[in-house]
Amino acid sequence: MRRPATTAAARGAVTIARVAQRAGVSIATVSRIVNGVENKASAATVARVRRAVDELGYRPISAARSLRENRSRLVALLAANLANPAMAAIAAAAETALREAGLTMILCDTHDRADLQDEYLLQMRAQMARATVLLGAVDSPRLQSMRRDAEPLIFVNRVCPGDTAAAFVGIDNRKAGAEIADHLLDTVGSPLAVVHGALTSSATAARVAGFRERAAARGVALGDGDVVTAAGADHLEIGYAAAAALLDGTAAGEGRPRGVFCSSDLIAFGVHRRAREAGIAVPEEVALVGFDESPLNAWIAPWLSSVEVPYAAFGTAIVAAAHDLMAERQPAPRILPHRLVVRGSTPVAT
Amino acid sequence: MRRPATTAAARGAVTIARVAQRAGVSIATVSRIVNGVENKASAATVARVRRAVDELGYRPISAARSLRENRSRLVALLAANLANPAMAAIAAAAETALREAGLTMILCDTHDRADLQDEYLLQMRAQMARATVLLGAVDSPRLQSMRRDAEPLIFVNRVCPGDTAAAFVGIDNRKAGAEIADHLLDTVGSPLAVVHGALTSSATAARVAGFRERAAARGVALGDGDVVTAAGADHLEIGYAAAAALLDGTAAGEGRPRGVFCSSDLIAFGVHRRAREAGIAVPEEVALVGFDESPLNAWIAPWLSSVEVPYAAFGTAIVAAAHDLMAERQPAPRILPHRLVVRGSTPVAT
DNA sequence: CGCTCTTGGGTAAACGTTTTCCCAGATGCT
DNA sequence: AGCATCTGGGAAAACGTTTACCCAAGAGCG
Repeated sequence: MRRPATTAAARGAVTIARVAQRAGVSIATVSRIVNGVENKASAATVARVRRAVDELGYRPISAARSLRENRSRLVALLAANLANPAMAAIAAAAETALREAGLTMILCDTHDRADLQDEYLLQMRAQMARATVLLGAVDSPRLQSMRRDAEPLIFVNRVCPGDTAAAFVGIDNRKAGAEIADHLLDTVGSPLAVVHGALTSSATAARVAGFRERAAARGVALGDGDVVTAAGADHLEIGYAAAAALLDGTAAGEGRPRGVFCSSDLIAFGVHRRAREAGIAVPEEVALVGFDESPLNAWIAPWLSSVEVPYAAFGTAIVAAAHDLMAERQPAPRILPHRLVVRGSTPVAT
Repeated sequence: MRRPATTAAARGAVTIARVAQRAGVSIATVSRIVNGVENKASAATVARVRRAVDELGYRPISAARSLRENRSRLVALLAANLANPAMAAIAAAAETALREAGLTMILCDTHDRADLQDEYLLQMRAQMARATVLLGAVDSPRLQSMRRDAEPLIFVNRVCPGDTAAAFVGIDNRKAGAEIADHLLDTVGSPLAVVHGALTSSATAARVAGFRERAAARGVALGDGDVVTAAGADHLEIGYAAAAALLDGTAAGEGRPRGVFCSSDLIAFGVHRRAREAGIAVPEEVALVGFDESPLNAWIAPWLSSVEVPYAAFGTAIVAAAHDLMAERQPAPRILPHRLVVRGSTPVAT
């Protein structure tokens, strides 16, 4: 074959050759000007070429560019679960920041599955992605092999399994957990309990660990029966199911927790429903603290305290990490500030 | 220059040439086998090549492929507002369905701005995207020009401004509005009111129109004071602000609506907060109906009825529409079924 | 005036595919 | 046996860029 069924020029697409012809220069000159190479063209030529570019509406075909440069301007975002509003918020922030940096985002949902994550990682290599952002990474064979090959990977929220030197963007989850323990002990006292999601997430594990450590340090040790979870991927369901062990058939004063730390707002919503159905008043009888500070909380969950994570700032942090990686710099971990938002608190119980 | 600073082969990337060499055939044969061309290779050759592909972990570089074929396997999703959970849900569903069809999704947030949408449309042409999905399109110059050029565009939720022949995926919003009117009239009676978002969204406009038409047909005409909105992009704020005109300083029986249709769940959340602050019981004194049936409703908004939209089904519908377009078939509008989810309803007021 | 630098810009190779020809050998038919 | 047809597979062009070279003309300098 000499040419594809329908060539770009035939389809009306503008190529660099057309621009060069119209401006009366070679394609090399057009390319240099479009890419901002200095000192290779007179002011007059630059003006002429720019005019031709504008008139024709020329944009370099990215496939050709990628092929030549051996890397694309694509950045992949592999999210563990897009149904989670917090992840969606990070994805949105990342998209905006990447766009401003001249990069384009590919979005994938790994559903927290190792096989899907590997499939995506493979595909991103074929896309010659500049960097791959793992928003909630799960351990997988290819992940490890890509780390060994020093491929540009950025870990968000969860650290890289078994490799703390990898680029990371997130918050200090352990510290946040400790602060929640302090808050609950200062306001409602003990006993305390925890409802959490899968501990394969390093973020969740660190939150829970920080909480337990601080509580223990203040004399409130949490037994295994006080730290509960449930199977499943849906945090709402997990909260609802796991809360049964904590709330059902208990009465105030005899074992029922005064404060419950939920490792996400969605889990807190599930716990809340269980409490409502059991006739337990929130926050009067049981105080709840969530995580992520969903924008909805102020509107429909005035009983829920939560840790605000600066998701909007994740976008720029991710881009900064990507730049580190692209410049072969050792990327510093980027720990962003969080803040406990207290809502519907009741007087201190002494 | 003879070659880029770092070539793919040098970087360890596997090219078709390496596979061909290992299998002892030409690159043409490898290409044909990888692409499933029949009757051009003996069974033995096919097996040998497949083995080489597996051993080397070969994946065709998509940039090279796109360049040659003059179109990429990328599909762009231009969402009006990713902060909206409903849009995020559609994006997630689209990603899954596209992936299964061998396509990769680029996600962009237009923030409902015409200039950003145009910028993205331009960029997608440079990406040689197979199709561009507009999830909440806004009118813009380039959108019109691309429609004229018969570029593959798919409109989701909102129809194409000024062009009903364009490919569409969504629900029958007018009918849904009518059904909501029926439901409210059947359960709580009149007076009724509406709180809605920007009417530039054809979906919102159709919902409101359907509601008013049906209400009027049943003898309950809504005046302009009964159909309110507020400025801003955040539906929560809109609901809260607009509800003031409806609820503040009114008493039951004298003008205060018995039922309010909110054009989205988020708006309903805002209205609910206003009602709570005004000491009005929901749903006892005022019944609320939202739209989108957020998964959270069952958990934290047991007072809210809502229209369930089959977002998960949007993914496959979008892919089907894309196939129509790619085959140059006239795409049929794909109207998906919706369902009113009734929650916390009170006895009929006669 | 002869020499070296700079400035401005053109030529052409290479990136990794896909696919059109082209061709050698085997097979089928008269 | 002679011819046409089929089968399996290779050579090479083309997709649209970027950029290493090359080169001509002027500038600066002794």
